[in-house]
Amino acid sequence: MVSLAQIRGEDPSTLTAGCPSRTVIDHVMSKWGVLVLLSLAEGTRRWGELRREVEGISEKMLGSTLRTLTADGLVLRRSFPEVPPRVEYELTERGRELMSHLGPLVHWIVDHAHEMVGTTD
Amino acid sequence: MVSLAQIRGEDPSTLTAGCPSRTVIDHVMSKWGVLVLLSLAEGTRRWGELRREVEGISEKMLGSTLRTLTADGLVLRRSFPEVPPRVEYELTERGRELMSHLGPLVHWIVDHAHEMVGTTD
DNA sequence: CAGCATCCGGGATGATACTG
DNA sequence: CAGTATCATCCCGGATGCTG
Repeated sequence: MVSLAQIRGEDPSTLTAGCPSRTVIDHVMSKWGVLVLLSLAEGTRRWGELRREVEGISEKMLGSTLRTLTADGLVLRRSFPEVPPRVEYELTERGRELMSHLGPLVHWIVDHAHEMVGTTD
Repeated sequence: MVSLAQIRGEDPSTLTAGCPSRTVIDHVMSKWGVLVLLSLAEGTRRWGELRREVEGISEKMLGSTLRTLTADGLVLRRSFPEVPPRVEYELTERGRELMSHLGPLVHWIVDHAHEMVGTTD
């Protein structure tokens, strides 16, 4: 079991207010971040594909999410000088490493979601 | 690598809009949910201890978060009929199972957060 | 096709005060 | 100590329209 104290280790300021890790956690575990990363874990995706696969996301949030994850070095954006324009997104090496942890977590949640009745609030 | 298609498996509606798993994901991976769960992974905690350990959380959000996680069956609330009142929170068996996945993820993020420059947005 | 700019409403969140 | 109630605020995120 990995606990807060273990994660903090020698640096007690880890995960306190203003700590950078909190920011990254917010990016990665955000409402749309998880789903976009999950979709990209499957392979390279174009803008339109993501838009369709991540059901319910708006263009604004897709753009915002992709920019954040790209800036974090988890996603690579590759644009081709063609007409019509084509842009592809894929996970970076670091992104794939992240997904090796995030994937199983989401998988577990999906498997057990139906037993969790607390959908209020 | 666990991808969206793999998670969806035989049920294509998994993780689409309105799917219960999205709700649970939002609870578990919420800004404060992660930190509260992480603190409880260390052991039983009282209200005041959580308030101090999860730095920056307001009483309102602590209460709301604990109620949600309790309703999801991840946290157990135990109150003692004493004066002054004492209430203890701890992970349920399901909660500990969840943390076996969530813990390593957060651990990895903390270890790599300093390399992720994109703190904008 | 791939995206950005702008507006704006509502739920999420914080601050404060109060109760058992 | 362990909360709840109320109010003010903020910013997330949806809708729309436009550009390269």
